[in-house]
Amino acid sequence: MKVSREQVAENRRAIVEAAGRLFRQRGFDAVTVAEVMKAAGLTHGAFYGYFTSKEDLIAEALVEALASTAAPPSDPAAYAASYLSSAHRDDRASGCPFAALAAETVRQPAGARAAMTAGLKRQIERLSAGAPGASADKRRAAIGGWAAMVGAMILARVSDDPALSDEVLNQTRAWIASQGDSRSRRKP
Amino acid sequence: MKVSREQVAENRRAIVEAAGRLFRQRGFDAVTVAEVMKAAGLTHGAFYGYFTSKEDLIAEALVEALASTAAPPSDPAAYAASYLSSAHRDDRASGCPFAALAAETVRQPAGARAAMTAGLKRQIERLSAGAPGASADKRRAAIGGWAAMVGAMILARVSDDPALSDEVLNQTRAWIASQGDSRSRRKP
DNA sequence: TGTACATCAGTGAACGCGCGTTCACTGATGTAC
DNA sequence: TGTACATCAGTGAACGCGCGTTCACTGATGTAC
Repeated sequence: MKVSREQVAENRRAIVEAAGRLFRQRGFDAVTVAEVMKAAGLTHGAFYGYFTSKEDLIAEALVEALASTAAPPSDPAAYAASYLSSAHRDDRASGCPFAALAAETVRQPAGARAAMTAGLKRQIERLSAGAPGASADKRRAAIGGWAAMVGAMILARVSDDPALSDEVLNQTRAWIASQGDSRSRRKP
Repeated sequence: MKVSREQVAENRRAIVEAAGRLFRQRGFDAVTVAEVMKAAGLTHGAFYGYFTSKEDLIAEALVEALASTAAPPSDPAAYAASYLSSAHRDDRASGCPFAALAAETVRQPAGARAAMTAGLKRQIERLSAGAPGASADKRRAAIGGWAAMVGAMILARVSDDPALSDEVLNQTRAWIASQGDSRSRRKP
């Protein structure tokens, strides 16, 4: 049954969005094409009218997920606090694509890695803009702070001990904040 | 063909070791039982004489990989420098199990997550022992620094831009070192 | 120490299942007049 | 504006493949005497 042009556009959007959520939740391999299509309200046969392969969908879903992830606000401390929250830890599906998928994307084809790399550059630039200090200090704080946030989220999620998981988030938040202190204290 | 008891022990060791390397290199899903057995010098049929399932092997390989990973030396700066090296980035197979596998282990059965959690606790305690400052400062520096190292390694590996990849490692190393500075400078 | 045989680790063919992908068919869309 | 028909998005059965797992068989080990 043919479908209107607007419906086609909406279906494509729904497929990419469902894929982005499912991949973040369960990883690229564990999510099937049929599952993604079902979540988008279609059957699996229609998939190849939209994408040439699952690999193609992975790359596109990553681009979309990275683009729609909330941009860091101008206040770095507030960003770290919301990033390193238990709510974010417990919501992989709509959370940070780096924490959920960067480690698996290493072994994905070029398109997916390129999307991650572009997203990483953009994130570092955004964080640099909000960081205190001289230009070189800004970039170092952006990269170091971002690495700590992504690493802490991954470690907090893998821990099956809730107290340790919370501690990883809280201590990393405090550590990043104290780093900000040392930077501003260095200048006067 | 039956085999001597020493050979059985050696075979088991070889299977677990090969699994640890292959899983770190390519992830749990992409490595097949037959591949692991071949790397250990056996055929796939013998596998179920040693383990009850692939899931069982995953848990055991993680325990072994985490135990045999080099303990952090007493000098935290030297440890960060060797951890955040391009040699480590380019050698996933014998590198840090957290950077290679923590993100996927979230979705593995209880045994694998328990192994990761125990390894994480041990690593934090080791790093705390070498960190400067008062007791609470030590633990914060251990957790924050470790999160930054693991996150930086994952981000450096996913980047397909070599310059960005190097920069992530180098800037994170500098950032962790400057954190150490601020701690010791706070005391006098 | 030497021999006979029960044990059991290893082999490789086979099974069952689930996945990515293909395809013949259906019927709503949207264009030509 | 209304009608006829070509287009093409969606359906669901089917295919091929690779994986985890099982199993009947083999032959070296190691124990009992």
